[in-house]
Amino acid sequence: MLKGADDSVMEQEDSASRHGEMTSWDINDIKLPQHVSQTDWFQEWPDSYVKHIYSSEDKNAQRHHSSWAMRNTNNHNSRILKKSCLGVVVCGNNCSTLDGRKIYLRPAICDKARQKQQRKCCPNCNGPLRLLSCRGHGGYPVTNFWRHEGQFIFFQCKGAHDHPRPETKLEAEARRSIQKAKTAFSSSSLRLKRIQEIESLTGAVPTQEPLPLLLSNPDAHMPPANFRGHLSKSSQEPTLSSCSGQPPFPRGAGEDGQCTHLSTQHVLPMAEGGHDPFRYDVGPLGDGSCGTESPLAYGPCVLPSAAPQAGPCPMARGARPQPQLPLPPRGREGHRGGGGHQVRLNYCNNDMVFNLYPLR
DNA sequence: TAGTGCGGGCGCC
DNA sequence: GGCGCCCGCACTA
Repeated sequence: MLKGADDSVMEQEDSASRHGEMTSWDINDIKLPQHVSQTDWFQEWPDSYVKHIYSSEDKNAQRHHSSWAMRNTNNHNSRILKKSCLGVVVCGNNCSTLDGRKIYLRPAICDKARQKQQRKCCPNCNGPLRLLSCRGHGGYPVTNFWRHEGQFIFFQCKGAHDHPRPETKLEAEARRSIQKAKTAFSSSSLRLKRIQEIESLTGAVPTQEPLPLLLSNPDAHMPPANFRGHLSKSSQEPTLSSCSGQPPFPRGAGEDGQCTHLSTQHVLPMAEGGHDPFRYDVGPLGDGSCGTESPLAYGPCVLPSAAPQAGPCPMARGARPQPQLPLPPRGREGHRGGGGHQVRLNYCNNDMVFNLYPLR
């Protein structure tokens, strides 16, 4: 995570003092380190009690980004921005896809949007969704702190996430876009069917209800070709699920995202039976979403294998030119990943961006 | 419509 | 006082 132009000798000489300068501070300190020889690469999935010092030029740091679903928390300190983790949205049926992947959706940050989200159904089995609250900080959500000081942005994480990683923001946006497109397609199909029925009964074509443009432009309601090309399964059909104790629902009834399961509940992660909250390697979204499933249910990144650290990180782009191959070890804390993972992350990033930008 | 940041206010310890 | 949390508001994309 460290970056800089220091040579190895300098690094050895400075390592002790640098370690001190990088870790001996607390976000609440009156005075933070003024002389930072090296800043950190932006960390997409900060976890545990880590600290980072980013450059004030880092766009991701400027925006206080995180792939965890973090909401703003008022700490009554305008100098320190505090955010708390919202956890992850899981399927109430604890459903799995055919290849054993779990549903880990990204909680909406906005309260109203989150309430609305919880009334919706599992994109995989149409079952109810449950918000798995984060309790990784003494029973409270993990908190992230951001503080801008001069040319540096100090970041501190307090608590270790005790739940799977949700899909990234970009993945969530992509999934919503595709869901929206699919809904539009379905409604258009219903309208066309109605029109055809009326026509067959009356012999007349209703003029008050013109055919939507979507019908004349098949691509308008379909994901971009390159998007589809990266998905092994059709985006027009839901992925077969293997819900525990409940067969997969047909998607027709819940097409608009609403379902009959309104009793969305908060559950403690450790009380969640049936799946390991730390199964990052199997989570369709928490694992970096490098699956091959329907984009309705999962993120669009399709790398065959993703390390836990390797979530699609659009944020990592743009902040500064990033080395591709090989990537030097960046992790001072060394949490969950190293350079190799970062390499795949970058490939994933590129893939994500190429796949997702056409949606916008 | 949703994400983000800010700030008031409340309750708990 | 510190902390967590809720709420509303404004701004932005």
